[in-house]
Amino acid sequence: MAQALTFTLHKRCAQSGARLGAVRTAHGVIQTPVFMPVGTQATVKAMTPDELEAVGAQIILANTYHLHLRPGEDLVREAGGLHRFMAWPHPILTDSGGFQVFSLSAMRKIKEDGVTFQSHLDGSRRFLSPEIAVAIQEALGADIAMAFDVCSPYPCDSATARDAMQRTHRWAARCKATHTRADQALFGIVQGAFDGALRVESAKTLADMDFPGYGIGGLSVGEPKPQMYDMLETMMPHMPAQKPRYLMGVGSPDCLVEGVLRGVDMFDCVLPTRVARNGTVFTDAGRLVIKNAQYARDFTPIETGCDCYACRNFSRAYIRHLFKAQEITGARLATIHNLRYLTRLMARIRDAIQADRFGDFHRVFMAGYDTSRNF
RNA sequence: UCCUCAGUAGCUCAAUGGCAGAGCAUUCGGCUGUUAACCGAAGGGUUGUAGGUUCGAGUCCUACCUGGGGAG
Repeated sequence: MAQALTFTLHKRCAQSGARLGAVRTAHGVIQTPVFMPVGTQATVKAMTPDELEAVGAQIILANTYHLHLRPGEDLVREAGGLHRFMAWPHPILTDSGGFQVFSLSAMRKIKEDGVTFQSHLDGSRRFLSPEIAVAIQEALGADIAMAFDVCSPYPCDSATARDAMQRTHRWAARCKATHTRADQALFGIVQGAFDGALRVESAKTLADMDFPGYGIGGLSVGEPKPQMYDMLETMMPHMPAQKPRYLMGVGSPDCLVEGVLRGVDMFDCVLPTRVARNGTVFTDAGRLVIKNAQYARDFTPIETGCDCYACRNFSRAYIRHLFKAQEITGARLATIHNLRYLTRLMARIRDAIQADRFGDFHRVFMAGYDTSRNF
């Protein structure tokens, strides 16, 4: 049988060095750079699979920790696996639960063997280890599984950062040793907090372990953006060129453009769907808080020229009305727009790389995108 | 016409005679491997009107105004 995952690096942009490639998985090919919408609980909130296809999503995420607690991986396996259970026949990536160790830190205890959690649902004690996280992900059956890592906080002292990184490396080896599913790829995750030397060490260590792809973890955890970009620049030369690089948890338009410039191939983030449900939408000019009063009588679409279902049919005034009236369709239309905006942004990025003009694209986009405020 | 109950923020309502508040609504901000259709902040008052008692009145007294209910 062929490898679970192969990455083809089509080319690097002559102007910027940005990468254009393709990831082949058991459920289809993903054109990179790519943005992956997040569907933590086996659903991208407010979206049906046909709507995800319509916005151009190529691959979506689900979460090991959340699906383990509810409904449980045995049920998902009994349903025929995650793809069939959620009726998404395209590629899926499962996050390992490593980030939940970090984000649910108030109710966990980390030891070398694994992590004891208190379930956020019912308070019951749960244990996750590299072996268990891999077993759950094999039961779920996503195309790409992630190693169970230790995400360090920001800010973070050097001893804590080093401990988290080294434990992540040991756990990566355990994940790899226990992973058996032939139609599923297992990615390692680079850590090292905001210490360049640790980042380089982590990239090299994991490269030697020969994973089919690599997550870049521990970034976008509250640090200033320039610090994240600096870390990416520091570690990228030490990441294997022929493997996909996945910057975990990053999804604002400006960060995607900056990430691609620094050699990232894959991104995921809850941001577009979360802010959409809370009344904010993306445009090339920056973020727009659609629920604000200034759009009450604005009968133009969210973004003129956008081909999404929301922009083709509805006005800012109407969508604002839906938010004010707490109608669920408002959240749905905003989500459709934000996901379409990002998939289209990535398609524009791929076109620019193909044409060796991504440097120009980056410069023009960043000049037009207001990162300082909503408007 | 009489009896009775009630008038406090845009709305629904709190507040022993002692700093006039809450929820909702409004406005704004935040959200980055989802504990999130969430969280936070701000603006908003001649307490129906006019008098009186009191050191002090949303609160007690009098009259009037408005509304609900009842009697005739």
